[in-house]
Amino acid sequence: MTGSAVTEPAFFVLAALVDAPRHGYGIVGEVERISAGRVRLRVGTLYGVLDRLVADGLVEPDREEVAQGRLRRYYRLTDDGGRRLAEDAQRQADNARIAERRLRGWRRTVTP
Amino acid sequence: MTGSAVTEPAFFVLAALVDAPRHGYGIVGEVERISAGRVRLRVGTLYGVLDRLVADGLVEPDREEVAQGRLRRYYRLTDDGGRRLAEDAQRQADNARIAERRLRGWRRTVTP
DNA sequence: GCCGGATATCTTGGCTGCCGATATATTGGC
DNA sequence: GCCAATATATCGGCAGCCAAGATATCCGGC
Repeated sequence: MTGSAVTEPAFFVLAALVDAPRHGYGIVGEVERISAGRVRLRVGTLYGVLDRLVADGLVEPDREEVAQGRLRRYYRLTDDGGRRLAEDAQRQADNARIAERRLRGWRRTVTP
Repeated sequence: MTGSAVTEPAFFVLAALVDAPRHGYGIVGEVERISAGRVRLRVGTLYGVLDRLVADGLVEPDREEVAQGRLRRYYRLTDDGGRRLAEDAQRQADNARIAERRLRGWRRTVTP
């Protein structure tokens, strides 16, 4: 548990970059795909998240290319980024397990 | 999936109130206990979180009592609060599962 | 008798971070 | 010609976390 927790948008950016480098707009689509439409990254969020992840060494610039006359700036996951994602997945799994166990047999308690 | 996601401190406040009403300071201790020391609620965080949860109807004031000359203000989980906690546990479990599946067989991809 | 630590409440100010809005530019369909 | 989709980026408002400090009581040690 070396680093602090990553926010949910950042978590999904890391997850989107696991299998291949992607450019900003491609990340947005991949996040929506892997979350089954539940998480929609906003563009106003994306670039701030990317800058922070690069500054933290969790993601790094990959390459730039021009496709259909549009610039694409690709990013790739670093080793640290992969480790951080794994740590954070573990953290969230732990949180879920804690809440689920407590909720088992839950009934409302009201002081009379 | 009716409501929006709850933050991690708020998530643990809800989890701490599942089995019994608790007062602020007691919540801090219970959160640290159930998270095995991983999550330490700061007092500066706690009261803002409680106010928001009450405003959202996820938690409500229970009773006040004086123990050893110190005022204790108790809070209890509402039905909505219990449901929200369950939803959020599910959300985090989903997130963890998504990341874990993608990380299985992970290898670093670097564009040459 | 006094002092410090634990218990208990709450406020304030700063910083981080999300997101709606906006700007700019190109391609392709109608 | 116009609008939607693709693609980048910035800005300002607002939410929320947390360190710090204020206030007060009880208890144990000296």
